[in-house]
Amino acid sequence: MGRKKIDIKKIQNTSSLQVTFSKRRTGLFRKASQLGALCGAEVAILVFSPHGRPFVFGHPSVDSVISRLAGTSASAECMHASGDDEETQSSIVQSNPAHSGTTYETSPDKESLCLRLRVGGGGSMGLVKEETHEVAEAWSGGRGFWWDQRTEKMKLHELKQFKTSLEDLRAKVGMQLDEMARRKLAARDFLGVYRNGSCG
Amino acid sequence: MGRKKIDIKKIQNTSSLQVTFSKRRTGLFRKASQLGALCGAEVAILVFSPHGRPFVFGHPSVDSVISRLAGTSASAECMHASGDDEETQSSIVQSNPAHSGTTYETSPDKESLCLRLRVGGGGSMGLVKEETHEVAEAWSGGRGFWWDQRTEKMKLHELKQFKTSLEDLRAKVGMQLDEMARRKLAARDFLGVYRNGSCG
DNA sequence: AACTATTTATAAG
DNA sequence: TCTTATAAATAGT
Repeated sequence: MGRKKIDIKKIQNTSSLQVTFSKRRTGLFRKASQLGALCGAEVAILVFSPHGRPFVFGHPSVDSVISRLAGTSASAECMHASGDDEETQSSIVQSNPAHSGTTYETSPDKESLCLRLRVGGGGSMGLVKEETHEVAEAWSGGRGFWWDQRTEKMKLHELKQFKTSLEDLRAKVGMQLDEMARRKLAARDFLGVYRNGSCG
Repeated sequence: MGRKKIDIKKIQNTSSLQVTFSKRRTGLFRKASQLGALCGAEVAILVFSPHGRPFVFGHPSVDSVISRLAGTSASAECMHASGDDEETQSSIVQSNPAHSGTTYETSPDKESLCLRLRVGGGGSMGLVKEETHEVAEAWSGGRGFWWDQRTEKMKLHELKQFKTSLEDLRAKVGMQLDEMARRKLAARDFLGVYRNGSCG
């Protein structure tokens, strides 16, 4: 989008790379902000500049979004970046759509789940309106599992098979749980980030 | 950017909200991908749709970026989203980029720092060339239930949640089965096959 | 899911 | 940084 079309490959010229990074990072954050405002979505973006300098964006906050994701055992629809973009080597992995955690609006261990960002500067600078996400509970509202819809359509024998699988699985999970408890692997969970939180 | 200018506030119309979310999320990911390719930056994006469905983007991967950020003692330049964007209430917190080293050094538990996304990849779909997402091959192209293989790697709280979920689901399936059995019996089971709707 | 009229983003300067 | 010509994104259809 400029005087000339460019192809999406690593910019060699150092100074223009810096300029481009800066502009595009800004643009990215702006887009994210709009997505949040327009759709009530929650968004977190983490970026490392080519020089390794970290930038983050969060709506309503990076912590909250990460925590929320952490509390989600569901798979996310995931897009892995490949080398370039334009030609879209990028893969879009459609995963098993979220099984809505019946709960976990608030993570079980909010403290420890928080990604501890040192957002240096005194808190004063930012307005950080920290809007309450009205959006948030739609999800916990319990639409249930992604497969809920599917079970309705299952034939009897499919259902039975499914049920058997569930029971087996549950048993397996139960045993694993026991095992873990026994070995005290309990220590960290999912996101397992920094031990003491006080994020915020 | 369209037929009309819109102001950046929550879209009310449900269907257009969905469409917009979808388009803009795609756009956002595309931008992120370009930023990565163009500048060699590392980027991770986490999004929750208004409905609470998680989407993630990572270059080279969500895990790696989060881990890196976690290991960074440096403050990130942080942007918290405010309500809207356009008028930019958005605050940009310039933090002290200074000391980039010691504090959060290497995480206490590097393993657990990783956000373990269960990216049940559709296997074939993605090229995912940057890194091997160990997780990705779950859900094996469709046959067999995606979750069968995955539980070994789950963390404790995840497992617990999963177990709960399974129990809920099983209950539901059980009820469905009952219901079906009842109907079948009543209808004299025109396929005559499945007899035992024992849903205990 | 396609199509455009417009608005935005941004590559060069 | 600021400006501007142009490429991209996208709102409404």
